[in-house]
Amino acid sequence: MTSEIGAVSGLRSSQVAAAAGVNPQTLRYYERRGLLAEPDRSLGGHRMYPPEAVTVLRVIKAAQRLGFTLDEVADLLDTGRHRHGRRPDAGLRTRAQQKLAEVEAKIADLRVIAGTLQAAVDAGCDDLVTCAGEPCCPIPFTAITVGAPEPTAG
Amino acid sequence: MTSEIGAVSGLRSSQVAAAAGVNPQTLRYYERRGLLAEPDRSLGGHRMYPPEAVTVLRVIKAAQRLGFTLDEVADLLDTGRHRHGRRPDAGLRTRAQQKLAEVEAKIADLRVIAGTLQAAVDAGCDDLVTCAGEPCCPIPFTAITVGAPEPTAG
DNA sequence: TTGCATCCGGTACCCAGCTACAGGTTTACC
DNA sequence: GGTAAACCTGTAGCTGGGTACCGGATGCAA
Repeated sequence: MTSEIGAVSGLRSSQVAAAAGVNPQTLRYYERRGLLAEPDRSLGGHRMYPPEAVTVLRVIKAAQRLGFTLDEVADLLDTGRHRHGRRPDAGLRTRAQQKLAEVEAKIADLRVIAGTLQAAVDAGCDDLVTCAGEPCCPIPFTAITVGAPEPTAG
Repeated sequence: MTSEIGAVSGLRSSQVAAAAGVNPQTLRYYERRGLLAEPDRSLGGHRMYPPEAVTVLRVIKAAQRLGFTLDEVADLLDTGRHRHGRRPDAGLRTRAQQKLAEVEAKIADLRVIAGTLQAAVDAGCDDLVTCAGEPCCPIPFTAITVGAPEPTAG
């Protein structure tokens, strides 16, 4: 009996995945991670998605592209869903400002790295161990405690 | 009998690790990865490092800081060790130039991201899903196929 | 010679973000 | 009704760079 077509039907997972440009498995993964609401099921247990699911997926991908982790995206989506009683620092605006600061810090760090690489190229360094023994090499070998490079947007 | 102190002894792993600012376990890990030569052993099988091991560790950390992966660092160290019969594109100079291009590409990508975040902040966006429905939002929701962000340096 | 810190090898686990596989249903179309 | 594709759940694997734990052996000083 499929007389309730209009009520039960919707997009199948592969359709949603294709429309959003992701792997079908990713849908289940996002569902587990709390990013994608659990959709209705067909009588046989297959997921039937509303068209909005495609939008949500695109939103997730866009936010990821901006450097937000999946946990952060989940938080942003959550905050958007029940906006009443929200903390003032949970909105996209504030989060985007924080993320912007992170990204700019990352850019600054990479600029230092690019500068060092350029200096090494200019100095004609061609061997790391040799360079480490010569004080003229611009590469900083002195116990740097590898500080900054926590992946920010990547 | 410890009369052969000068011949057998050397730095113990924890000493080398402390001197280079890394975890002692990391030494074994680097040895497995081919970054650190297998040191001599004491009669009981404990690793006894020459002082140069500290230099090598510092070199590894410096190269990592410049964005090279451990595989790339291993390659650079290898090339440095047997310089005869080397390919012309394997030296530090060439690799540094390539890495510099990668880092600059990453910086360019992050600048695009920073620009988008700034635009979103300026536009006063405060909810992702709402924004996705409004054409005035500067966030690119249209199926971006998340291209660039492969971790380059960090 | 006792006692404790350190080291040994091997293995398992961590982070993030997926992706794949196995073995069994369900759906869709002819 | 038959068949093939898509789906289901659960679990395991991948990348990169380590870190942690285990039971047992060693090193070193008192």
